Amino acid sequence: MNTTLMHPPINLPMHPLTQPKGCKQSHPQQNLLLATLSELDWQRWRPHLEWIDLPLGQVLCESGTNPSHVIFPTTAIVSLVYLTLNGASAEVAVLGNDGVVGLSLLMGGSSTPSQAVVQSAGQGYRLRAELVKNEVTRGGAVLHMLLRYTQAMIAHVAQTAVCNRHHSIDQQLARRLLLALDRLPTDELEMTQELAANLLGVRREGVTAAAHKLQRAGVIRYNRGHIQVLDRHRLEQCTCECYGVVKKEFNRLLPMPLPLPLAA
Amino acid sequence: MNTTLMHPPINLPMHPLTQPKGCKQSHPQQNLLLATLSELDWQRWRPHLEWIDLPLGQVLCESGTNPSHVIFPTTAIVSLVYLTLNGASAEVAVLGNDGVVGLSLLMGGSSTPSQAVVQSAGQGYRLRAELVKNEVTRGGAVLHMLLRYTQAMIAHVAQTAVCNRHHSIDQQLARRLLLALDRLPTDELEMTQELAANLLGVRREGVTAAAHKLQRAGVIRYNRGHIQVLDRHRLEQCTCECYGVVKKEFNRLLPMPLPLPLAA
DNA sequence: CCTGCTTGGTGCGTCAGCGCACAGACGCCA
DNA sequence: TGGCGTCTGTGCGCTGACGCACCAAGCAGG
Repeated sequence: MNTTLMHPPINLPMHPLTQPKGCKQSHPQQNLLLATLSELDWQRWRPHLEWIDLPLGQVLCESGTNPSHVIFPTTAIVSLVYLTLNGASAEVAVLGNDGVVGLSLLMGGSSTPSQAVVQSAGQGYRLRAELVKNEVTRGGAVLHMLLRYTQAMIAHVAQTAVCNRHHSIDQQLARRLLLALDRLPTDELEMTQELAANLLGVRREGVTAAAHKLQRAGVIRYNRGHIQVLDRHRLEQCTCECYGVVKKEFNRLLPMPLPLPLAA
Repeated sequence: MNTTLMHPPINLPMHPLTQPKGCKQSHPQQNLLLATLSELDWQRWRPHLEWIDLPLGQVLCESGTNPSHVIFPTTAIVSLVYLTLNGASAEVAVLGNDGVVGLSLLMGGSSTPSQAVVQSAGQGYRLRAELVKNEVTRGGAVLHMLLRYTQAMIAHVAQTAVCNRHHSIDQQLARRLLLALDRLPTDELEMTQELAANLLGVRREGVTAAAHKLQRAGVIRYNRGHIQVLDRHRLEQCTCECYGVVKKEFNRLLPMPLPLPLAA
């Protein structure tokens, strides 16, 4: 069980910090939280942000250990996963360029019982733990932004709990696809049915059946780990309200900063 | 469905503020969060804390509305509940004298999609919203305490999500009983099977069956909404790891303040 | 005492999801 | 071009939970 959840468990690599073009003088709209920083805060943070690669399967934060950095993904997608004693797993939240990995640092509790795993390769910025902690004691706009994000996160996790209780695999798969889609620039994503099953905490065959329905309905097309969403609108009709509730909550708490260059 | 979840939906009553004995000059050990306050912080808060009754079924915080206060329960138990479109419900967290209702105020997001309902009548302190918000900008020890609590809360909600996915009604009922028990001074609690079913988000008959097993095993005795736990140790063996994981996380993040007068 | 409400017990049939086993299908690489 | 590993399809039987219907036991109030 749960064999494909974490691919090669590489540890945090000290990548050469390739500065992305946008990082030199402008706001990194690539991450929506960073994009909400005021010019002042941004200037303060900029020298400390490291641009890193987030390869598929990398474990950013092992359950029970102290992460040394927080990470603001830009193009990567990260899952927060809980493992059970008998080897089963369940994803409790998904985040991408609208979030940050390592909230526990902000909270002061260091470790968490969850595991953060990269589910879609990409890049992001990282920031040393101490700097984030300082930000908390400053008590300024950055703290408030992070707190609002935290609240959105709580809503996300709570809605996942409800969804796990009440909704069908079909609905949950649709929801999970949308969550990924919202954090990617394209309408295509890489995810085997087995991986989806581990994230949803259900059988692979269950996902096969659900995916088959979506494909026959012309909503998606998939092929050996590659999924293309053909009709996003209908995909939204296939899912439960959980998707919309969480999305609305994120928009409410973290309104988009002005015109945003990335497709939303 | 879900008819017994909220009893008479009374709105926040302006109770005469009966000061409890302990509130005059000593720390209110009745709420563990308040008990962690330094003497200085406590003196600052004391004049603003109102002692209120929390009757069974009271809705402290309606989904989507702005609560005017945060509430630190002492003897009451409060559920955070999500409702679904088709009328089903699911409890995502339980809190009592180890917690606070209205974290969303702290977070700055005002409303939340959840509903806070009193599940076991009792008392608590309440504090006006503005005062809590000020506390955030102060950035002191109080903020740090509330943040650590927030992290524990996230772990609790996340574990509920996992539990909803993977564990049986039997295990979940046992877990729910323990969560209540930990927040009560006695080994008895008032909860009909129908209410338990609504909280767990399952059928009443399912709870009947699970409760029956526990009773036959001599772990509990119940009678028309009254449950007595006879063998707490065995009850813990009947539940899943979720109970222990969350409890450990709470203890880690919010260590007990010195010798505590209430039985833990 | 009788009535009526709440709470809990039980017995169906149904169904979603599980566990297992195995077969086809695609793609990569030698 | 053939082979092998990964990914997907499918067919069982099984079980936990659901939905419904109805009954029985306790308790409250007139």
